[in-house]
Amino acid sequence: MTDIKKRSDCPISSSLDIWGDKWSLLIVRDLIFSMQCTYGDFLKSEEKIATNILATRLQMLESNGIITKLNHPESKAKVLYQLTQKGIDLLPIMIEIHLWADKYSTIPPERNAIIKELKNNKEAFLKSYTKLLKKNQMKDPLE
Amino acid sequence: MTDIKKRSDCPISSSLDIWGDKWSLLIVRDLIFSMQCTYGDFLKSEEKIATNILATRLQMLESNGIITKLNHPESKAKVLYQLTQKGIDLLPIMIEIHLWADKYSTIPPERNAIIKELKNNKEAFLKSYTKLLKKNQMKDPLE
DNA sequence: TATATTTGCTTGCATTTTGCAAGTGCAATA
DNA sequence: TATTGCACTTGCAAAATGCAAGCAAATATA
Repeated sequence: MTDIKKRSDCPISSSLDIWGDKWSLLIVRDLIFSMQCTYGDFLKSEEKIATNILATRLQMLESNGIITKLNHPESKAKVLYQLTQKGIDLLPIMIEIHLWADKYSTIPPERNAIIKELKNNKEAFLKSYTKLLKKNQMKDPLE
Repeated sequence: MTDIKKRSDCPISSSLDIWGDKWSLLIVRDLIFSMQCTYGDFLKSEEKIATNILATRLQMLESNGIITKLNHPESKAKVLYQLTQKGIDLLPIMIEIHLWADKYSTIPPERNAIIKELKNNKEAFLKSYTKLLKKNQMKDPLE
């Protein structure tokens, strides 16, 4: 269903085949910032992803082991999405994109704090934030 | 012509609006590996980009200051493409993608050397390779 | 208990992007 | 002068994206 057609064995190419579309990394971004998101949370993001695209991207990311679904602790009607280890490991890429964007475009002021921290000690930030993400992973996967 | 519609002010989103399509980073990859490429060189890459897509992507990357065109020293019929500083600064992102891919998929053996070097001392590699890329930049931009 | 609302999707269709094949014009070579 | 090489462009089919509406299960409300 959500199978990938690999264009080549190049690691860059293979990676892009999984998450190199217009939307996947924005979903990952939301999960990195919020740790856990419901379907509705993703729809609320300012880029306004279409609901059908969101559904297919979530499937793709799940079938490629980047995110998992969890039962929402408060309601059976809700679903929680969160990053797997494989998804958490996209953080270094996200950080570098952030730094590149900081160098070449204007960053919204609410990101200044994180950018400053990143520039000061990237490795420390990476380590502590990775730890935080792992800590927030729940054990309760939806079967 | 090749203008970008920004989906939001988020730095991740803005960056993806420029090079977050299926092909742009593969063009950048070719330039990082080969320093300089002709139009035909890009077409020869194993992923087999369509010629019209290549043309529009090259325009997009050029109008966003990531690549420049140069006169080919040997022939007026040929055009050389190379990375600008802004393009060279995508190297850290490329490196992280490489490392992610190494962790989660099988890498072709001809990339083993570079991966090993990367894992040993990422910062050193980044520094020396950036230097190499800058050294290879030619001064002769096509007007 | 009946009804309305929320939530996570799916479906249908228009628009945009991508993919493929062929063609064009200038430069270099024979 | 004719032929080939190179950097594209053009036309059309296929796929991905975008938009609006719909739908079933779960929850909240009357």
